[in-house]
Amino acid sequence: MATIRTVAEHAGVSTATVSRVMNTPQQVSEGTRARVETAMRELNFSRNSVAASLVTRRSDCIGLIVGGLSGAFFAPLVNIVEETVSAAGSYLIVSCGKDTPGEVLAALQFLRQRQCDAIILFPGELPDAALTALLREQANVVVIHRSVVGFEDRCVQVDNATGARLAARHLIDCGHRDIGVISGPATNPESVQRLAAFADTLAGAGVPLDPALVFAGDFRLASGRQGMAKLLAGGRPLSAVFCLSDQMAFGALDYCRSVGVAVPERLSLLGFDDVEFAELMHPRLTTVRQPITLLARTAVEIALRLSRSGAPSGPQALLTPQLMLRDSVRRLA
Amino acid sequence: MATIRTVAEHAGVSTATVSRVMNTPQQVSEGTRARVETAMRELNFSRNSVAASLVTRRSDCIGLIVGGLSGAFFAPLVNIVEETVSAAGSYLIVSCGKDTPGEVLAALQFLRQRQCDAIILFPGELPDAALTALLREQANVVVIHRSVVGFEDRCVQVDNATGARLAARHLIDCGHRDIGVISGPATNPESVQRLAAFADTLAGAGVPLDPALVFAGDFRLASGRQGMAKLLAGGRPLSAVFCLSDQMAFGALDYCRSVGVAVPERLSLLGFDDVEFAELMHPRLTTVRQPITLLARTAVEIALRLSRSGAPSGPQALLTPQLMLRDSVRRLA
DNA sequence: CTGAAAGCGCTAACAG
DNA sequence: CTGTTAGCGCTTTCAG
Repeated sequence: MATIRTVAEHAGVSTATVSRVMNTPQQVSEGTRARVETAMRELNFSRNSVAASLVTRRSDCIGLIVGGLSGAFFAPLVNIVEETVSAAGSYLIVSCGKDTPGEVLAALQFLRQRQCDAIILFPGELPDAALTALLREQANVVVIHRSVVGFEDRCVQVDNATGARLAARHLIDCGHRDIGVISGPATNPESVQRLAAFADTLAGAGVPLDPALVFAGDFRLASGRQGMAKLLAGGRPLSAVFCLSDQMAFGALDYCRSVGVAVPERLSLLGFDDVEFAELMHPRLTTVRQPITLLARTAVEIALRLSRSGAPSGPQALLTPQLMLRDSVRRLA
Repeated sequence: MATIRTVAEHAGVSTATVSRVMNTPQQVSEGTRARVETAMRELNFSRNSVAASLVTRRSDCIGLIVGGLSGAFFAPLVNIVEETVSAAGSYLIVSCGKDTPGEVLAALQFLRQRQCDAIILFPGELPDAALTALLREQANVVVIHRSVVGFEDRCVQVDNATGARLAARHLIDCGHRDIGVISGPATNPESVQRLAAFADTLAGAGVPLDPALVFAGDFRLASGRQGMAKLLAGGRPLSAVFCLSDQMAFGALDYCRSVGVAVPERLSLLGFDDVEFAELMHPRLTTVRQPITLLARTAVEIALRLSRSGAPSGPQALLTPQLMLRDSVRRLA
């Protein structure tokens, strides 16, 4: 394998010059540069970025840690992050499938050890306390989809409470009174926020949420099926179900279909996320849209800024969700 | 930032010993090891893997290059690859969104420069010639979803021809004669293989494929919509359409719904991939299943073997697809 | 079992 | 514009 030394000898220059040709070509005379470039080509030289990183302490890499990619939510997120990062001339290293706190921490360490310039973290179930500690000791981490007190300038989040309120109000407005929820895990702050705001709004409208009609899922498809089965089996009156992720709404819908419960005629369904497939379902899923693109872009911008100047400096990012009215919620007579 | 030198001084040992504690703890006496570990903890030491990679020329990283993650096909692939890699104690670096040959090549270079132990490549539109050259000069690359002559031991592929034949035969068996296709790009070898085998089988059954009923999409949702619009607008009799990806089938289905063409009553639809959502659609999509899990696992195994011993040595992997009979194809009277 | 010493391939002052 | 010279932080013989 050719190194810059071989190239330097071949071109009759010093290694410093070869390095300059790669990093600051303006500082090298045209003739020398040409000679060096020829030598590189002839020797089939490929720079060793690892060695470069060792001295510069930069890697031009942004790390991204996310949970299971299986759902329809993460894939576009990763995609947009990648696009944004590479438009800025950096590269993205993604660690996916990191769901448990242990895995997240391990991934974090891995990326740090690899000298990632900044890390974007989707914290999953990682408790707020751990997150706070982390943000305090590592300046180049930005958190996506959660807000940590005291570190708001390094967090990008969708306003979960507003989203949930939108959902609650819509169901109320449509005349629903017997309302169930398929939530996320009780340990998940997103889920907790949404559920609280949803219950609040309902209570405010004089329709307190029956705890027996709340099923804790895990945001994934299968738990939507389970949740719906449970709610339906409960025997209580039920005219609408709010699912805290589209993925679970799909599962719920599928279960309804399998047991012959017509949506929205007999049961209304409301999702959260607005993933691509929401619009392709039949009926098209009414859902609370998270601005995923904006979320991803903002996170990358903060990360990039962090990696360059060390300061986040962005405006505090609390993005506003939006209710997408489609066909899965029925207005009661 | 603490380095092994700081740790060594703190623990009163040499740097070599600190290194041994991390890499070959059996070679260090228990007492020394304990002292070193304490020092590490006290100094909040975090090893610099970049420096280690520089000397070992290994990184414990497997690279993965895939195209747009937007579809439902790549996400699970990436997920399974990640699981398999991390079960083997290595890490995964994914470069996604690499669609054009230029991007793929750049990603390849990036990963190589970062000393990835092996690279799994989804070649997308990269022509066979470029791929052959690549495999020849880089011993640690494995190709997923394509077979390159002379390098079969480093390729994992689904048998496209068999899959397409299954599809063709099923449509014929169901009495279809007016058959259209929404294919991938003409430059995409997967697409070409499937299309050829499909047309062959049809011709063999006395139902030659009308070239006017073939629309070249790009495997993505939107092109499925476009393709269906085009085919329907053509005015020729049409009772079934074979889509070379589920994603395009979803687009086609959505278009049909938007213009009131009932599937499968008036038009049958057949997909390729069997992504998770195929079963959630209404009607549930009949499709040719690619064994994605097996595909991913096999690729990782070869990659791992390559990175350890340098030899692929696996059996040649040509995986068999399977027809999933569901509700989107109708048997004609 | 432990230490000394020689790099891995590259960059970054500092001179010239 | 170009070369010299120190390392970056870690691993790895080779002795002891």
